[in-house]
Parts: sequence; structure tokens; C-alpha cells
Amino acid sequence: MNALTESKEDYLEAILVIGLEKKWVRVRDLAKYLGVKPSSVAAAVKSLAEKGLVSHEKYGYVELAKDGVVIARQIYTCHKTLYKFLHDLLGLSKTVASREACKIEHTLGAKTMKRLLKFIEFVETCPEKEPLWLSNFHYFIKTGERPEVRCREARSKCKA
Amino acid sequence: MNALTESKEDYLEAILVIGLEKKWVRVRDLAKYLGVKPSSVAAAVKSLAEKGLVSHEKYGYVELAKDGVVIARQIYTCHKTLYKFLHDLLGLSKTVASREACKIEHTLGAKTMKRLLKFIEFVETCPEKEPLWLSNFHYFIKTGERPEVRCREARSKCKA
DNA sequence: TTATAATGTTAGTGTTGTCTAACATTGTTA
DNA sequence: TAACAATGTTAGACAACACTAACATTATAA
Repeated sequence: MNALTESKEDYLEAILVIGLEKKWVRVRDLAKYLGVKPSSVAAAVKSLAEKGLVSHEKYGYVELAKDGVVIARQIYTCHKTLYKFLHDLLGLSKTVASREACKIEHTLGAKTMKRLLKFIEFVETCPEKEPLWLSNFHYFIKTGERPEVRCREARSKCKA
Repeated sequence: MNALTESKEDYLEAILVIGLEKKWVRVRDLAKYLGVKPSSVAAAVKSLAEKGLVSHEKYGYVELAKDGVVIARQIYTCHKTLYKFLHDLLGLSKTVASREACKIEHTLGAKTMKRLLKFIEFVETCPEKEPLWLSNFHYFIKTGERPEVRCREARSKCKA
């Protein structure tokens, strides 16, 4: 019913992501991953368990419940989309792209996420492996200059 | 010294934005603008005043102090950049673009904001009033199809 | 197998930011 | 000017979320 807080979403996503690599997720893993103390994890996990989103036996492993998986996947999908945009298109470093994606993955609405996906799709379905304009943009970032000649040429031919 | 919370930044930005139109900013204006109760505004303003970011006489107007203006402008600039990206480039509606910009304007780091600005600059300094690829993208959003012909033409000419 | 290290839990604290309700001030109008 | 409406303030409650410190359990190694 009532929406999860960003913090709780973070926990769910973390459980999913850690689980992709480690098979078993422990309180300690979550604490490390999220940069909080184990006691904070305990409180969060307890709360999520009460909502039926995770299961957790005392001193045992933390697992996503059915509903928890759904939510975690949603958020993780958003993360990946944002990462793609920030890294592949905007050309930001992996580190920055990943960090920034984390920060806004909870926040953006469905419409925006869909549009961003469209944008990525638009770029990726280009007949060439990378659209010319995107190469030009990356050139622009590096040098601060537009590769004007190529741009104008393409443009003028196109008008005809 | 210690960074402001998002909430506090929201208050500063709100004071700036309201001040652009109304010349005098009152507690009530802030409450309405931010969708909170006047008592919440009172608490926030008091805290900001203690940090020397705003000035506020009892039952009087709220004004940004020197340092407050600097911060407020920074955030507002981010907001405008994000809005531009979301609306002008991604083609999201004014309402959505504005709302989403609000949500992430505090969050994104300097690198990302700069890169986004670069991207906007790249688009705006295009010799044509709008780059072909962007028109194509907007077409793609509307129809779900790429205007392949135009795209390929431009591309093939360009290789030469 | 027992001592110790690693890990997990619980209780209690502090901060932030919202709220309601009661009260204070200011402005407006009859 | 007196009454009322609009606005602002204060006090107190509550929720979320992190922390520390003390205690409990589990795993490891001497």
C-alpha cells in the first residue's frame, strides 16, 4: 500500500545485487554495501520483513520474498537504464555514472524513465554502431570543439 | 561547513524563486510553494537563519542573506539545466520536466551537471536551429519509428 | 573443546523534518 | 476602534533512520 522510503528501496536493491554474486546475503554484506552499521541493517530488515518483502531468520541469511523481488528488480532496472545513459551516452566515468544512478534511481517517475529508455533505444537502434552525432558529442567533450565540417556536410546533404 | 539537507536547499531555492515574482516572501508563500505547514516553514527558516543563510524578523518577511543567495542560485541553475534537458531534449511535458527537475536538482554531482550542460550546449550550438538527430528522436517518440531514410542518407554522405 | 574472533541483535540516543493544536500578532473592515 | 480574518509562532508528538554500547550467537582455530 504505502510506498517504501528510498532507504528501504535501497536495502531491497542491495539484497538483489549482492545476491547476484554471493548467493547468500548476510547482514554484514548489506552493511558494507550500503555503508551503514549492522544495527541499522537489522532495523531495516525487520521492517521489511514485517511488510512481507524479505525473509530473515535470526542470525541467518536475508532473502527477498516474492513481492520484494519485484520491487528490487524495478529499482535495479532503473539503475541500469540510468547508468547506461550517464556512461554510454553522456560519457561519464563508470564510477560517477554508477554513483549518480544510485542517487536518482528511486526518484524519477515512470514517464521519465520510459523516455530515457526510448532515448537509449533510439541511439542503439541506429543503423550504424554509434550515431554520428554521438561521436561528435564525445569529440566535443574531449576537445571543446564541434567537428563542424562533418556536421554541416551531413546536414546540407540531408535537406535535399 | 556541513552541507545542507535537501529540505533546507529546497527552502532556499523557494525563497529565491518566489522572490523573482513577488518581491516580498512570507512564511505563508513558502508553505504554499513547498506544500508544507507554516509551522514547518518556521522551523526551517529559524535553522537557516542560525546558519546565516536567511534573515527573518518575527512576523516579517523572509530574505536570503549573501551566502544564501549563492546557494539558492546554484540549485536554481541546476534546476533550469535539468528542466531544459528533460523538456527541450527528452521532450517531456513542462509539468513532468519541472517536477522531475525538482526531485533531482539537489542530488546530482557537479560533474554530471557539467556534462549535462555540455550536452545542451552541444545541441544548442548546432548550426541548424535543431539538430537533425533530435528532430528524428522526437519523431521516434511520437511514432515509435525511426525516420530511417533521412538518417541513412546523411550518414552515407558524411563518410566520404 | 574451549577460547576468541566474527557476526548479529537489542536498547537507547540524536537528528531531521513533518505534523497538530494552542496561542500571538498583524491587517482589514464594519 | 473593536471584532474578525489572516498570518505567524511555539510547544509537543511522531516517524524514519542513523548511531553507540552492551549483549547474544555462531564460527574458527589453538
